[in-house]
Amino acid sequence: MPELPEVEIVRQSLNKKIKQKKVKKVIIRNRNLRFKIPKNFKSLLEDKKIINIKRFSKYIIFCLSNKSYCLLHLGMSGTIHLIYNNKKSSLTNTSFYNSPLLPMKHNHVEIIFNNLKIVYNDPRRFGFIQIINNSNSLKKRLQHLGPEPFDKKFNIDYIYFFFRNKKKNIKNFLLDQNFVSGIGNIYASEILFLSKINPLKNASKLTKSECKKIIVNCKKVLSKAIKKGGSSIRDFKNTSGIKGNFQKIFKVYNREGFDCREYKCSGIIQKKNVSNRSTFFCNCCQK
DNA sequence: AAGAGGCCCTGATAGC
DNA sequence: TGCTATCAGGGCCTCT
Repeated sequence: MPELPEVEIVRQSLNKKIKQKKVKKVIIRNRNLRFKIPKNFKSLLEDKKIINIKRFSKYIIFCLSNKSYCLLHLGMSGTIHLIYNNKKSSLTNTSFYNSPLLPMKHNHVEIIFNNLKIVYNDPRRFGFIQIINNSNSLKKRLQHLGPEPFDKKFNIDYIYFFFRNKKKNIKNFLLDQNFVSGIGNIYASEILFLSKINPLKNASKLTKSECKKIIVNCKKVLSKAIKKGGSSIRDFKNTSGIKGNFQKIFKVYNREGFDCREYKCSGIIQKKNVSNRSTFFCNCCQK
């Protein structure tokens, strides 16, 4: 599901709702996420205050009052649900399941505060949640990730150096989190469309002006997607259960067989498997 | 060392 | 209706 924009939407609403709140109780219904949730997870999180909620790439980072961190990744199908306690009953009993917005299945982890709780739901269980002891460990944990597209480190010199002597196509590079972090399969196609670059083009063969277009359009696509509340293809929703709107203005993703939306282009959007991920592009204006 | 491929898992959809 | 096959927005691991 979620790429950088979707994760950012989640972060923003969490920041509004649970910042400075103290974790009252943690309930784990299923430990078997991508990484098994350890036995001591509960005690490491309970009674800690959430000082801040940050994000790097597709990771949400809860900064805790004891200088530790709770790292959350939504994988392909993870969602966070904010559930308010309207009744006088405790949030820890089963009445909250009456909330029409909360799925019945796959609610693996609940983090409970005074008058609301967050529920982590993830059918495919590719996501994870883990406690990181200190800032050094957090740095290590995320050190394999390249700069975000918004980072000034993500510039023409960096790209040139990175592509030098490499054989991968540009689409694969945009998905390579070590090169640039936060872009996923949807936005990679959209970025290449705006840049008028064929996804299969060898990255080391890109011209300087093409590289510049990529830098500009990475920022453009991601920030526009954030403004639109993210993209909802199948199951992305924000913490209130509301869908995003960026999917309505996709230029290529999920548009196989449709006309190219570029002004005066007569091309048809193609779908092609590139490294086992579907890739969409215009056969006419993306050379 | 870089890059390709498999795998983790459930659910929606298409085709028979 | 009910089976099977295929495909999904991610990332880690292994093999060459």
